[in-house]
Amino acid sequence: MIRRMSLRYGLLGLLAAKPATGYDLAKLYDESLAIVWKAQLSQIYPELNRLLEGGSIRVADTGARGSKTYEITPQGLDEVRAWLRSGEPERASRNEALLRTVFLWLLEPAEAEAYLRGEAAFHRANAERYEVLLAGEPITPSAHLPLAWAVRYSRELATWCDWAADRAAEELGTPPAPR
Amino acid sequence: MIRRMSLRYGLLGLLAAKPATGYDLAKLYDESLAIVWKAQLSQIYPELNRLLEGGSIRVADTGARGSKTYEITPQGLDEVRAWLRSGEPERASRNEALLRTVFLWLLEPAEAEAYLRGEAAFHRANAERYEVLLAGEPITPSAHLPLAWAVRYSRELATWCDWAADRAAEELGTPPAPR
DNA sequence: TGACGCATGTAATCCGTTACATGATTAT
DNA sequence: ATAATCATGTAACGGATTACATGCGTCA
Repeated sequence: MIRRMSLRYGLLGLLAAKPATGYDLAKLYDESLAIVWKAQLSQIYPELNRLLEGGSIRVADTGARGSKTYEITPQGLDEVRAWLRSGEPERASRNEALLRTVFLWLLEPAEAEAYLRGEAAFHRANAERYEVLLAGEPITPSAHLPLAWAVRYSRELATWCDWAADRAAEELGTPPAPR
Repeated sequence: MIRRMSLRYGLLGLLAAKPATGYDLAKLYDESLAIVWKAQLSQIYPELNRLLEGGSIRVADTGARGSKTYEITPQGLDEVRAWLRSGEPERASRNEALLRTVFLWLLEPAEAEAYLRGEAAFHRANAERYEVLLAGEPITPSAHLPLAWAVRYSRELATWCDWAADRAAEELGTPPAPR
């Protein structure tokens, strides 16, 4: 029964493309997968051990500094595929930065505007980062798809932030103090 | 010290605009806030009780069926503002549906395409839903900002899904079976 | 009178984050 | 030498989901 466990299937999916160590996987998550999912090393290691115990992955090689290179097993591959085919995915994206914008009317207009300009700058920088990744080697044969989205998303979001910043400066009055 | 607790501040922020019951707040989350954050009733009720004990909100009114209408206190208002001003927000958005696209090469091209067409349809329907909300009463004076984003985001995402579906049908070959 | 929507909660579990803890190898 | 990077983990906690549990009010 597939619950959620996107980390589990993400790791398995990455290993389906190429054997890697836990540390490698963490870098992949941090660099290329951050737009869609993020993961800490401290979450990755225990999960890899669980996958190992369950027979979804195996140790392909051991190297310096006690490193272990994992590879996916046929069973593990079946599991990722089952996950990919398992009905409706969760589409909801939690985003604290955007949640804050719902309540920006509680700040001074200048503050609200500054917040949104900051967000615009962040996403513009992000767009460039993703463009570089898109130009490089994809981490899986289909990884360019979400990366293309990431570029588009970041650019659009930056544009929207600037638009919202303009609105914030104009529309939002000084917040009323209830009571 | 503000940790994360976006639910807490989200509830507080909503109450800053208008008194509401837990049930009302859940509906607001479900209808208008779902793009940026989602919350279950079972999470909302305990949180409201914690806010009440801490003096961030108070019971303004009690009604039929044991309903309690909460309103924000001056202290609670200070707390939302402090949250809004508290440094860098978390921008990472976890999205299982997009995560899956990284691994779509593991499916048959036709399956991958079908998945992406389904996502396109979902987001197109969502865009329309958000347009309706945008045309109606905003739940806070700045709630139209993220709603405008939601419309834009959903449309863009739907377009990207169709683009990706075209690519999936063309580019992705039959997946190799490792081992 | 029965279905639906309003209304509130608890318990168990799962998933993810933060802090802690350790040590080897490589580049400067 | 020493800093950065590679490399692996554990423990405690916090936040979110799912399942469970209950009951009133209103409308057809």
